[in-house]
Amino acid sequence: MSNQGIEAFDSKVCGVCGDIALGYNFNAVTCESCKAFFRRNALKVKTFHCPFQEKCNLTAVTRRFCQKCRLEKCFLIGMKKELILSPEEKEIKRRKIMANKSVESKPCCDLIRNETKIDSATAQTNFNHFSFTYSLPNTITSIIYKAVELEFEPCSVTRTSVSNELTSTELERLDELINANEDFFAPISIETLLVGHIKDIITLTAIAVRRLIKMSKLISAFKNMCQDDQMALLKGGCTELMILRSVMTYDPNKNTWKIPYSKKEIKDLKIDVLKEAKSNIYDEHQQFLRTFNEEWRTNQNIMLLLSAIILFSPERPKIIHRDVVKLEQNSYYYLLRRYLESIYPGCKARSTFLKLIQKVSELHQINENHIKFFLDFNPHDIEPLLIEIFDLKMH
Amino acid sequence: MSNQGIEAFDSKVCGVCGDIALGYNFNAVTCESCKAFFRRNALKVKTFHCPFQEKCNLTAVTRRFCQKCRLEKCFLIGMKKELILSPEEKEIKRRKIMANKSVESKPCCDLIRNETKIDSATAQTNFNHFSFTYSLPNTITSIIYKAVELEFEPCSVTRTSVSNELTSTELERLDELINANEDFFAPISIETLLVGHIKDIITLTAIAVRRLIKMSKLISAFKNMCQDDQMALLKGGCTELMILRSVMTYDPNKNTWKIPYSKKEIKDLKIDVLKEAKSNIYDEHQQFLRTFNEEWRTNQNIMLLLSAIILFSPERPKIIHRDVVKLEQNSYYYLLRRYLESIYPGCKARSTFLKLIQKVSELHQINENHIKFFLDFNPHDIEPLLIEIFDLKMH
DNA sequence: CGCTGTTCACATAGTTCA
DNA sequence: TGAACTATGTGAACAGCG
Ligand SMILES: [Zn+2]
Ligand SMILES: [Zn+2]
Ligand SMILES: [Zn+2]
Ligand SMILES: [Zn+2]
Repeated sequence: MSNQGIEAFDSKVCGVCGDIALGYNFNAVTCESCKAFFRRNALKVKTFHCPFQEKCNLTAVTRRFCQKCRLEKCFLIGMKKELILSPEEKEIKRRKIMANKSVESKPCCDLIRNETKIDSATAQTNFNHFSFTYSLPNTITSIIYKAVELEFEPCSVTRTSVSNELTSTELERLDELINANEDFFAPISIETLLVGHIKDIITLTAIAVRRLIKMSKLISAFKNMCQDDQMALLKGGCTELMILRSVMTYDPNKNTWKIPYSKKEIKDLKIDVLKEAKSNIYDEHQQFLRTFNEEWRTNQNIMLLLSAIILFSPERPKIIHRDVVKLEQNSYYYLLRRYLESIYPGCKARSTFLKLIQKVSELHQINENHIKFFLDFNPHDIEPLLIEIFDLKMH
Repeated sequence: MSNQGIEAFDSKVCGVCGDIALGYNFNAVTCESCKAFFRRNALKVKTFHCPFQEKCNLTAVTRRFCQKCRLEKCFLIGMKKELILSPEEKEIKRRKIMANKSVESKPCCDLIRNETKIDSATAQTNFNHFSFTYSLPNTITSIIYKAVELEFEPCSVTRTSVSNELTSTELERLDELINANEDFFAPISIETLLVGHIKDIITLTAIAVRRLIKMSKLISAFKNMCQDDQMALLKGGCTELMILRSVMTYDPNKNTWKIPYSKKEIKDLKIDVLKEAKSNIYDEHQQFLRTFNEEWRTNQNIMLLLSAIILFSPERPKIIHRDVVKLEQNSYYYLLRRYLESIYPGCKARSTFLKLIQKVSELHQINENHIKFFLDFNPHDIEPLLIEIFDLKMH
């Protein structure tokens, strides 16, 4: 690809695949190939299938391997198929061009040109009388234009005050998350004792999972789902949600997690405990933590929206109403985008949104390995709840 | 052919002053100067006065003598001030350009580029497992994005969804539709005679269109729109509305439409008559009919709400107050969602909502790609009817 | 032969300056 | 005011790949 331009342009990167972008295409910054791809496929009725798990990471190299995920990402970053010209519009455009062409080929007839000269001559006669008629709106057209203007005025006034503030509907939705989250970070001391060992992870996970379920049930979109789907979402999303949570309490200086041990005391849990695991999850996890921008980590709203996005992942196994889950997830993606626009200037909002999407994608990747983490333990050491959630009963 | 040449030449002449034109500007073929003139003056509130009799002959020479007549003519030949970028839009555009400029000068931060490189490496590992997960249909995916927008876009009614029961205001709105619809399915025998031929479609369409217009005028939201928009909505929507209507009377067993011929007698019209049409409109239409779930087809409330949604389509050509139309449409979308929630459990309501939106979209596609093209059903055909109903005097 | 990605043509916005 | 200009974002078309 034309990737050699190492002097990467922050705002000139394709939102889909990361290749070099020239500008906006169908309402999002994309490379030329993704533009063509979108034009060719966005309107197709045929459904693509992902050869993997519907979470392909898209790059200039990998983009062509999975049409499903590519198209999905196109929509996710805001490409709009309405901006693709319909056959009808194309036809109109084609005719216009043809008309132009045929004109240029014929250096012909100044018939009309002559006419205009005549017009200008007759017009001169108009100048003979110089009366000042008051311009009453007597033609139908002027009545219409006036009516239009009158009706448009108040409309456009309210329109111009388009700020990026969240609307009440949007705020409501965000507040719901904040409320649901309220006692997620309550002290845990009563419930348990940490020993600075990898088993702490299991202990903490158990607590967190319990709180997570409680929290989910406070989200109306979740509560309205059928029982089967609720269970499937929790099972499928648990690990990822835990990892995301761990980002929130991560202390990059000490390389520890801050655990609210009691009301006063905050205890540090070294993330080194992950090294004890047999599978190699330490590096991956730490990489994820370290690359998680401080600015995002510490913004509760962002983290909550990400949590919701991850909770409502339609690609989890055994989901029945995938369309509904995806709808909810997209609502939260939309909210995230809107929230970012409300706190950052347009340009930064957009790039942050793209980076956060990227983070969600990375999280999906990590999940694969982490899920095996618990398999290394003796089932007797693990609470029944975790066994149920993580489907560990196979041993 | 030579005719075209002249027409083509015509198209290179400014519609306002007859000067040489380069192409379309603000929706009409004009010269550069009229383009600039329009941009500068079309949005001004101040009214110009004609120094003559408001019938100035505009030429390349005289055009600058009378702003009043020049602007008038601009509108007359179809120039649209909506196409002038608002200050806000200009600002956005300016920013985009600035961003581009600054990017080219600064060979900065290859942060994202680096990340994507890592990604492409990890993505490779994905190829190890090759499972085939179930994918959502392509069509639904893009519908979901639309649904999200619908959820957060403003609408003309207040959204207070405490319970799933419809509020009294919502019920009122629905009742209005039911009342307006009342005599849509009245017998038609007095008016005409069916011959079992494709001409029947045309006959029936004429009757239906007339009723449709009557019905529309009973909807207060419609009545309150300006007359231009009323006409534009009907012109643009009647085909789709007719097709939707045909769904209501479709009999899937006999593959016929039930036509209320007289009070007692219901006559079947085989939909095979469509085969006589030029193109694959038969297949398209039948496909649409067959995939229209029985449960929705037979629910009058759903069908009426869909009708309203289709009627208030802001993307019709020549709409002036698109915002207003959109607002009304959103309200009906919202009402549909609320209605579904009142009759179905959460998951099913949401899912049905999506599928209905999809139907609306399909209908639009059928109209765009097939009817307009192949059947040559020119919306102008209903012009006489519209004029009759609106009692417009055209001169 | 269908999908991909590059390169090009074109229409039509705004901008600038005499 | 208007001629000359730039910028943006559409589609078309072609060449290469599998
Ligand atoms: Zn791309
Ligand atoms: Zn994929
Ligand atoms: Zn002109
Ligand atoms: Zn005049």
